[in-house]
This record gives sequence, C-alpha cells and structure tokens, in this order.
Amino acid sequence: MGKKRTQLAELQLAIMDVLWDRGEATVGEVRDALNKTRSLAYTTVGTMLMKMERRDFVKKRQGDGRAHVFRPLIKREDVSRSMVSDLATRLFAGDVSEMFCHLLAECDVSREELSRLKKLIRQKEQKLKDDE
Amino acid sequence: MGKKRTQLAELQLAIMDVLWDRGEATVGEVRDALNKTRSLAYTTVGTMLMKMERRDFVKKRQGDGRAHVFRPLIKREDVSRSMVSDLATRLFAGDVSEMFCHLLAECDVSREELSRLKKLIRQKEQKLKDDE
DNA sequence: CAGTAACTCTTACTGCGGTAGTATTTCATC
DNA sequence: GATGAAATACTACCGCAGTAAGAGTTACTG
Repeated sequence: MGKKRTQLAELQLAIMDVLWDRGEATVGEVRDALNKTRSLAYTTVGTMLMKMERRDFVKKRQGDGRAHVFRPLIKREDVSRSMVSDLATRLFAGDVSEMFCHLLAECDVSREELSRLKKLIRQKEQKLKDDE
Repeated sequence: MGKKRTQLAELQLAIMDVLWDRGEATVGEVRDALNKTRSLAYTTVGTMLMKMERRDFVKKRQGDGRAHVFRPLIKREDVSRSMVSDLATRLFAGDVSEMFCHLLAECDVSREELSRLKKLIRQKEQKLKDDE
C-alpha cells in the first residue's frame, strides 16, 4: 500500500487545494484564487509552485500560450490521510480512537452531526461484518 | 477562553511529552527518555529546551544541584486541541465531522473501538441535552 | 589535587516555508 | 517594429526546527 507520508505546509496546501479543485491551473490562476483570502505576489506563488514541482507534488506542462500549467501529482485523500495519521501518531501515539475522543470532547459538535456520526459508525460496523 | 493556538513541532512535542509525563525534568533526564527511541546529543536537547523556554512553553528553575529543572507551562490538552483543530481547519475547512468521516473511512478501527465510540457519542448527546 | 563527567551558554550550520525583488523573455497590440 | 503587460527564472532573505560542537563551570571521586 502506498505509504507516501506527504506533509504539506500551509501555503502548499492552499495551493494544492486550488489545483485539486480545478484539475490544473497556471500560476496566475492559482494566485487569483488565493488572493480572495490573502494577498500574495505573483512570484511568491510561482516560487512555491516551483519548489513543489521539485518535490513531485505537482507537474507542469507547457500550456498553449506563454504560461505553464500545473497539475497535482498527489491525491487529496492521500495527503489528508497521511497528515491526519501523522498527527495522531504524534499526539496520541497512533491511537486513532484516542483522537476521536479528543475531537468529541474538545470540539463543538451539534446534535445533527452526532447522529450523522452514529450512522457512519453503524455503516462501518456493517462493513466490518461483511468483510470477514 | 484560552485561545493560545500553540503549534509544536516534532521534537518539541516529544520533549513536552516527557515533561508532561513526569511533571518536570532536567536536560539529562529528558535526553535519556528520548534516547530510548532516538539518539540526540545532550546539547541538542538543551538547545531546544532553551528555545522552548524563550517561547514560554516551559519554565526552568534551579534544581538543588548543578542542573536546571524544566517544567511545562502549557497543557497537553490545550496543545492537542489547538493542533487538531488547526489541522481540521487546514484540511477540512474546520468541519470537524468531515474529519471524523475521514478517520472512520481511512483508518483501521476495530469493533471494540467502534462500540467505545458509540458510547462516547451517546454520552455526548446526553450532555448536550443536559446543557440546554 | 587532578581527572572526569555532567552541565550551561554561546554560536553555528543546514534545510525549508514563506515571501518577494530583479532580470529576462515573450506575446499581443498599436 | 516599439511598447507594455504577463510569465519565467534566478536569487535572496527571514525565521525557525533540528542538530551539534566548543568553551567554560561545577562537582564528585580516587
């Protein structure tokens, strides 16, 4: 199983989010998307994207104009999984259910969400049963 | 409400863990504890502890000998909460239950844990009811 | 007392995230 | 063809984690 262990920092995640959302994008497009919430120089985004390319997070190709087009090489799911499990390891010695408890105890969870969660758990139980 | 937003990096967390576990410790003690799993120079631990002191993560006092004794100034709970919620923000736009789903879907959770979780959820529901 | 071990303090270096300026190319337009 | 806007490439700088060496202090131990 792919154990890629991909940790992305703040800006990198934000950039990947744009890429994940639209499949691919140029520096300018990423920048415009990000500039809805923050204000970054064009070159900042470009530099970061370049660094990310070097680490194989993204891949660029020549678009049909002047600009390069970047697309993600890693999947959102994989990144989420590895970041969550990494944090779980660090904070709770890998005990996922410890993490659950923590979330339940510390965060505001509405009644609706609770029932949604119960449903999820039931589904998961069912799946466990089926799988064996 | 204490909104301290404390992010600790890898080594820092490991060090804090030792301090949380034993209440307080000298550089040597921390180092010995860590050296069960990794191998760090004495000064590495010392330097890190110093940096952490400067940022008010820990406080040192003169022990009854040569060595300083460090104790935590921040609480494990607070750090966990802020790190988890920070990650939730970054990965799932703050949607905690989205994070739950992710954990459930992506991680191996045993049947026992599932029932434990259900119990937790029931407790939480009860608490919600009581609180209003 | 001399030697050794433990300790502190200072300094330094690498690597990376984040940020951006500058120089250069390229294209679209007048 | 000149001009200006947009893109790329390169370089740089700060701050911080992580790592540790070196210098100097203290203190136990034979």
